[in-house]
Amino acid sequence: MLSFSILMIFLLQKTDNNSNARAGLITTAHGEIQTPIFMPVGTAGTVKAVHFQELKNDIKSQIILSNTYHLYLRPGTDILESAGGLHNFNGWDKPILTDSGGFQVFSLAQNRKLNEEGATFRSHIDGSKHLFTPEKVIDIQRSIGADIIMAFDECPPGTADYHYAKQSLGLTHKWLVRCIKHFNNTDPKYGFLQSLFPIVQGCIYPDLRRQSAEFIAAQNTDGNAIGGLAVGEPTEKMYEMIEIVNEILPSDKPRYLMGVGTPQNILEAIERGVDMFDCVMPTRNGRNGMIFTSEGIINLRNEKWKNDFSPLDPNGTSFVDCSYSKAYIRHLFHAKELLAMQIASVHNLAFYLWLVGEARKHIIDGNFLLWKKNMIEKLNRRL
RNA sequence: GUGGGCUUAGCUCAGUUGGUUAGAGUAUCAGAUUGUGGUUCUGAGGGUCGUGGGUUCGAGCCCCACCGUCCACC
Repeated sequence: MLSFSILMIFLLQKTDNNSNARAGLITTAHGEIQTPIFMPVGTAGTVKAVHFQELKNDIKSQIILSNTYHLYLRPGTDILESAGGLHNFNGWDKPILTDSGGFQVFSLAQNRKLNEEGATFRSHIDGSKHLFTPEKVIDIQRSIGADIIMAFDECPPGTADYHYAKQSLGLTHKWLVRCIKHFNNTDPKYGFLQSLFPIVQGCIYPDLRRQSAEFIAAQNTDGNAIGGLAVGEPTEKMYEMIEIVNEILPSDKPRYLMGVGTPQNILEAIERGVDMFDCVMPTRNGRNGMIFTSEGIINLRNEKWKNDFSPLDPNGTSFVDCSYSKAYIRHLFHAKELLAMQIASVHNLAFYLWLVGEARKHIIDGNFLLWKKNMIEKLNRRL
């Protein structure tokens, strides 16, 4: 029998009196996470264009996300197991969360087919055929060895009609039962406990969301996730669904809103009681020249910065913010220099982590709403 | 010097037997991007078709001369 180090707990430190915002603490085998938190996306075991040293010391990332689908296809679970898990493989010694691949099967893979057993699909890399079942996805995530692993779900598009959404939700719930059973019947591979988060679905239909949240809450897992949002539905619908779901999900466990979002989305979701976030936006948009700042959005490719030698972001917390001028980084983007993507990614991630850190402070101080209102106004600006 | 080819958007090039307002890629200028293919998508601006003549109802296209350029030969 293996002995495990630390069981994950969620300690609620403070709730804002005027909203549902909370500040909490998640404990994992690889360290603590102060919430609300943003988790940089490191799909293939790396946060694109960013060194772990920058991620830790400058960005102050407390946890990163990685991906079952991508790591399974490449390098494969045999190599990850030989390495002793993803932490040993890539050298990141803080918490890791892996997404189950449910979303990627729908967003990336070709020729996907769903049935009750699971999802067959073709790799976007080499066209090879694969089958993901709930059991298989748990096995892969045991081999990867993330601290938090996700249930296998179907993520329907935001335009899905009620009939499809209902059927899909039934499948996701059946898959969840199998995920939990297999999770309970298997052991971690590297000597520390993993936690499994189930995922609420139900598209934009309140009764389906309620039904799903109740089903998920009853599983009594270490934490819970909200999926299937920011996939094409109106933003107001997303907020409405978050409110409905969070009334039902247990308040003493972390709530993770998957794949969201813009800085504004994150603040609105924090107000509604969400604790954890991940999104490709700071890194992907950064690689394309868009940076988020406390004064508004900047598109660094724009001609207006050609002769602007002021610092990237004088209010920014990252070392890149005062080390480089807008004009220089604009030049780097137009020259397609790799450093441009590195700088923009570091800046954006540092900004996102700063944002959730400030949110936490203001929740604890009891003035979150006032701060949020002020912040949103600035975030909506385009410089 | 002789012979031949080429000349169309900033760049690389399409352009049918001569027929509405000459296109593409790329670059430029903007916009999008929400559980990541460093991806992709959308829109905009940009051309006296080397110059000057000619033929024709009509020329980027046919004819002549010249400019520039490339190749071969002397």
